[in-house]
Amino acid sequence: MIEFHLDTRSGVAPYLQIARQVQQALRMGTLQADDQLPTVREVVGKLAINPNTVLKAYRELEREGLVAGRPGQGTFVVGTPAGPPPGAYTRLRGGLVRWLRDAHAAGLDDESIVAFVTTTLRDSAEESAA
Amino acid sequence: MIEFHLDTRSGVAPYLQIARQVQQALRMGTLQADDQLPTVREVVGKLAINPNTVLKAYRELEREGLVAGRPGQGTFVVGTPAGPPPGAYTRLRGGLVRWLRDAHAAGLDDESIVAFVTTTLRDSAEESAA
DNA sequence: TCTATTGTCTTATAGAACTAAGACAATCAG
DNA sequence: CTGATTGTCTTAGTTCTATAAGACAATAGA
Repeated sequence: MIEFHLDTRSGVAPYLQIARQVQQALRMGTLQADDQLPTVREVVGKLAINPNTVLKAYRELEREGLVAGRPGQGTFVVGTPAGPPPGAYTRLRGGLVRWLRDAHAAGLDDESIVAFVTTTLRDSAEESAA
Repeated sequence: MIEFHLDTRSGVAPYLQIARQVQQALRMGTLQADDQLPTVREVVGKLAINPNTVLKAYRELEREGLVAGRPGQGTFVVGTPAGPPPGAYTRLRGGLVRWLRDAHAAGLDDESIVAFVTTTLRDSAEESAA
């Protein structure tokens, strides 16, 4: 069962964070067809947010055709988004973990790391465009 | 002169994106004391947003003691946030670029990459906590 | 001094997001 | 059938964010 995490400092709407964590779990293969998502009330209990916020996330995912709610049962995974090969992540993870350890050792906190990745991503995109 | 980029799909408020890009440039050493930020009107011209949005970002940075506005001149860097060694980033960049190339080759798009880094960051934090 | 540039401020409007509190219908276990 | 669980829906209100349009004071340069 997937567990959700909210980063209140990120500035991203909670319902978006939940939806994206599901999308990413689908891409990574952590979630597969027929897997069940936590019930709305379970999420509410763990994250201390409003049921409507969870509902909005699940409806968004339903709108994308990724999950389907079954009244009386819960919300289940329907399909997986078109994406990269399922096993790709396990191989990449090792290299990333090693680099993250390096970055931490250099004194970067998590926020700096994500920002650094984002800007480097943009920079290299501009490079290859030039 | 720093250039700002907005990601409308990120769900993060534009004023927060601008403020964070300045903070990160300060951490990386891209911006230093007495450097000038783009004028409010320059940013408005490039990003097609409201002056008040830029103003809000600059006020936030001013509140943090990072920059100061000088009427008639512009907004300038005052101090740098307590952070990691300035040269740390240049060394880390190489390894990151290599890993990003790998990730792209595996079929991951930018959004997946950032999500992957975020979750790996959280996972490894939980690991070391356990 | 005069003018253009710049930061700063005000007021009003609109939209998105989250919360609050409650209700209903479908499903499953007993 | 009955009760508990679950997804779904409604209405209302608050806060945050962004926009719009305009005005003022300080500064630098001609």
